[in-house]
Amino acid sequence: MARSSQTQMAVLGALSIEPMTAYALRETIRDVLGHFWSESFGQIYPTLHALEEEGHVRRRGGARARSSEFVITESGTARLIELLSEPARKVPARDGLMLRLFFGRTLGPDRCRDLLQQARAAAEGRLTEYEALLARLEAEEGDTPDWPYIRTTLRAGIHHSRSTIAWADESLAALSALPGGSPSP
Amino acid sequence: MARSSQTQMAVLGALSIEPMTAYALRETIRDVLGHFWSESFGQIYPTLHALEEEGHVRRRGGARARSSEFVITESGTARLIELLSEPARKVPARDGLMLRLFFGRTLGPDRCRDLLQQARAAAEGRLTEYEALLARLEAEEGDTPDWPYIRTTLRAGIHHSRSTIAWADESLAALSALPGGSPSP
DNA sequence: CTTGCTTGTATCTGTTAGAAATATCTGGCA
DNA sequence: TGCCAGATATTTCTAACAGATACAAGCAAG
Repeated sequence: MARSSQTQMAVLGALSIEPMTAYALRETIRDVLGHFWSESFGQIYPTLHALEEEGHVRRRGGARARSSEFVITESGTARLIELLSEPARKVPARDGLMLRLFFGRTLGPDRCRDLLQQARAAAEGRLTEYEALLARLEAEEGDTPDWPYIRTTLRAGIHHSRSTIAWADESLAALSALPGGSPSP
Repeated sequence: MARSSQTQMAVLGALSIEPMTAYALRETIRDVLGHFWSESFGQIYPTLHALEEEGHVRRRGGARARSSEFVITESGTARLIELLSEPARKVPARDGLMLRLFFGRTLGPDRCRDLLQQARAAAEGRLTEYEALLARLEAEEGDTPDWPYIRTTLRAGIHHSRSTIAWADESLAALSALPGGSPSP
């Protein structure tokens, strides 16, 4: 049982915030959880149907025709807690940047420096984004019971971005000692 | 074309270090690239056959019966450079820890603190491992042309572990203010 | 000589990402 | 009114993938 329990967890979690349509679900997951979670949207509808059959969500006519909102049921909440309680399944690591750097001699120092620059810029972008979001949400939601937890996930993003920037700077400095040029034979 | 180019990249990369059997390939990928890359081993044989057909690797009789070593060819090296040069395909984020913390109110403060403790311990473990590895390899390979690049990937692991530890400590402190107990209704 | 471990090769099953295909709805405007 | 653009909503498909497993030697130790 518990087919694609990962998707179920995200779907039930999102519905625990508020009832919504499948479409809104997909937007919410992308926009709200997007920094640390991605969902295969092609799985959302099947998962929703499965959850409905198991009685974990209830469908109710939505505002518009052909749209139905999904509401989490009591058993759905129980299921969510159950899912959240099981140990996090570790996602297989596949860091393309690290792989490229590892074979950096083949790729050449110049390209490696480019990659590091890009990674640094991306981390910088994320950092300002997280900091802005943190400030905005602190003001808007600072006194809701969810806030301390949401804040924790944002702080993780901030810490990681900063460490990526520091690492990129350090590595750029280290690699600047190397002669530039094309891949060595 | 370019079926399973991610796997091809890792396979060709490993073979660029030295020729080896499919079995050794699988061990090497797990042991050497394991910190930032994982390969679906069921893909290695098909990928190897595809690469052989395309002329990117050459098979030659290995040390023992029923074993064949694979050697990367010139076109294989070119293909590797081509693959390394294309932009890193980003792996979909699926951080189970963050998802659980985000819905921390549902899970309850106690469990969240547990999760943070576990994450901290895991990061601590990785940190000492990386530091030991760095010291060992620095001594063994410190003067090979690959070392600066390999070192860079190890330093990334060290930076990230440290930032995870700092974040966990900060978050633990922040959540300690919250009342313990079971999930709120 | 047999038991169990390592090396080595190969395949199978179910899951998933990501995109594309397909409707349907809403409001604006001619 | 009829038509269009763009947002909303639902479904389906395919290649890639993870992870397990099956199988066959060889090899070491008891």
